[in-house]
Amino acid sequence: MTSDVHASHAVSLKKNQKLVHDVLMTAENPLSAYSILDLLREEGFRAPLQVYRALDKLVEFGLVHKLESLNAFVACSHQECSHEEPAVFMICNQCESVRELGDTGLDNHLGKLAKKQDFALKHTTVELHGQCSKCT
Amino acid sequence: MTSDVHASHAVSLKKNQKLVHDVLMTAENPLSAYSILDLLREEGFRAPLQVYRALDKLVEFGLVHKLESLNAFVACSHQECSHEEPAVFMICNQCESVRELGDTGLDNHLGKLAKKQDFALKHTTVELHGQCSKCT
DNA sequence: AAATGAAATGTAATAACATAACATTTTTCA
DNA sequence: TGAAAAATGTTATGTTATTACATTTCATTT
Repeated sequence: MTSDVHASHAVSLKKNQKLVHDVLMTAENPLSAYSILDLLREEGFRAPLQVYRALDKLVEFGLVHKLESLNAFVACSHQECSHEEPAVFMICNQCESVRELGDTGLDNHLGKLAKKQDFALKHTTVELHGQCSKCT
Repeated sequence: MTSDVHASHAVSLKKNQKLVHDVLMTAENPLSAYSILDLLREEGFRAPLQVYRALDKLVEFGLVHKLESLNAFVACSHQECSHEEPAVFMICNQCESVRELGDTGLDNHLGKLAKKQDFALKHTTVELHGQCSKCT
């Protein structure tokens, strides 16, 4: 069993990772770790660590993103890609829906900004809060 | 006593707000609410709410920012300005130092992106993690 | 100055988010 | 097949944040 992380098709998930990923893929909105735990009690989950460990791996694989401003998690919406690109999240304060967008222009901009400051950029968190089109 | 919020010079802080703000102004790095609590026990602080309530106000005034990816707080580094502009935070994973930068180009970019998606943008969280110049 | 209402504060309890530590099982691969 | 690495199970604990309720401070109006 290979685990070609970041190669889209080739990540083979363990049991708990699969369960957590499935829950997030199915969910309409971001879920907290404890919500996931509750949703998976029927599947035998008993403790937060089972969720957090799976989430750690899924985030590492790029299959799940953590929304820092919500302490919640979403499945990556780029189904058939490498899950490598930084992203922007638009989070509706009203309906809690999240839209994930890639934006190479933004990535370039942030890259330049970091370079200008001699900052070795490793990870970007870009989360926009407001009201989505449906809610206005 | 006036409270011209967002008018740089004219915010007059209450006792607890002043204490919390002073601690953050003095600190080299971001502080968690509970670190602030510990630093203010000598001043009579006994409970987290005393810190969180002060922080809420200070954030509202634009004098303090919350770093969502750290669950920690920093004083706004724009001493003599309106504290209104969105900002980028560069956070060193090694020394935990934070540099706050204004970037109107970025703000424009994010504004356009939101507009394109019919998203009524209220607040932006942009936090860059990596290694600062001193640590490389 | 007394009355009023809004904002700020004090305190205890609890909720929500996350990790440490240790034992065991499963998977990988030489 | 046997050793090492990864994943899992479980308990306890650590960390971050809020609810609920009582009291005090402070600006304003009369």
